[in-house]
Amino acid sequence: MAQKYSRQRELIKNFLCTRKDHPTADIVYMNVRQQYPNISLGTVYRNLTLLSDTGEIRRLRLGDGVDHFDADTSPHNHFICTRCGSVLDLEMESIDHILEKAGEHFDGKVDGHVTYFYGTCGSCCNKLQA
Amino acid sequence: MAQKYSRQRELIKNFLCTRKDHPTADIVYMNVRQQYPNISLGTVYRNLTLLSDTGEIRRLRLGDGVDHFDADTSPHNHFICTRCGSVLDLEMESIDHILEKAGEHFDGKVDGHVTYFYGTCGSCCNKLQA
DNA sequence: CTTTAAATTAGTAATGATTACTGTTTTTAT
DNA sequence: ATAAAAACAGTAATCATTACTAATTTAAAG
Repeated sequence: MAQKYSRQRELIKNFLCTRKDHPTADIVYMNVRQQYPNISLGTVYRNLTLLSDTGEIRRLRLGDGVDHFDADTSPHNHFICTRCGSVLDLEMESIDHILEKAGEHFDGKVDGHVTYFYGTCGSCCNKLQA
Repeated sequence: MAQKYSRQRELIKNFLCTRKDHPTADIVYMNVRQQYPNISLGTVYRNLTLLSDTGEIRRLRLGDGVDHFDADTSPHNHFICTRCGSVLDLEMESIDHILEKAGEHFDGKVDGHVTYFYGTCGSCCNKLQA
């Protein structure tokens, strides 16, 4: 058999499921360490990669130089606040029709796309008005 | 006056204008060094950042862990081949209407989006058939 | 044409996220 | 219970990028 049980992996996955803010490996490390104090950072990285590879979680590369992770693997888009850096889920209709547009004048096969939106989040908008 | 002339910056910009393949800082460094042998890598990075900041070039963060640079600052989208890693321009109609979709159910201000497409490029498609 | 302050440079050191390595421990099939 | 495969903790290595520093270059002003 390929994959064996590990308490560390279970805790990592569980922690990620409790969070909707797409934490980084370091955030995961700091939090899981409170339940399992001598887990190592390498173990966190290895398991996040492993869980991504099996499709149990999603790895988000948002261009900020740090990988974020999301336990919600359903198709959805993300928003990054340029003021506070927070990453939010976007409830919106599918934009997968852009795949066809991309393929129209292209000499190759378009399999998918990565899209993220940026701007000012609701919380930061409120702070600006106050 | 803020910015002064520099031969190094001119060469970096000129090199980038000759290329349509969105090179990385390292590629720029290796090439410009042939015209200006003792330019330093730090100078290349600093000037690429400077040119990006002034809007003369575009910095592309494609999630492959390395920044790519593009002298074509007109609005257009990119395609990354998952086989050979090459980055190509996509001739396609604007997809900026997705901004409105993103904003519809969102409690904040959506300013823009980053989108890139991936799949198999024409060249790799041909190699697969042969 | 000099002076001079600001900008830029080359070269190198530091940073920070991530991956690789190694000897030990845990899991699980037999 | 045994043993092979998987996973681990801890640490070292990697790699892109940024920061630092003393020296050089640019360009405005005298």
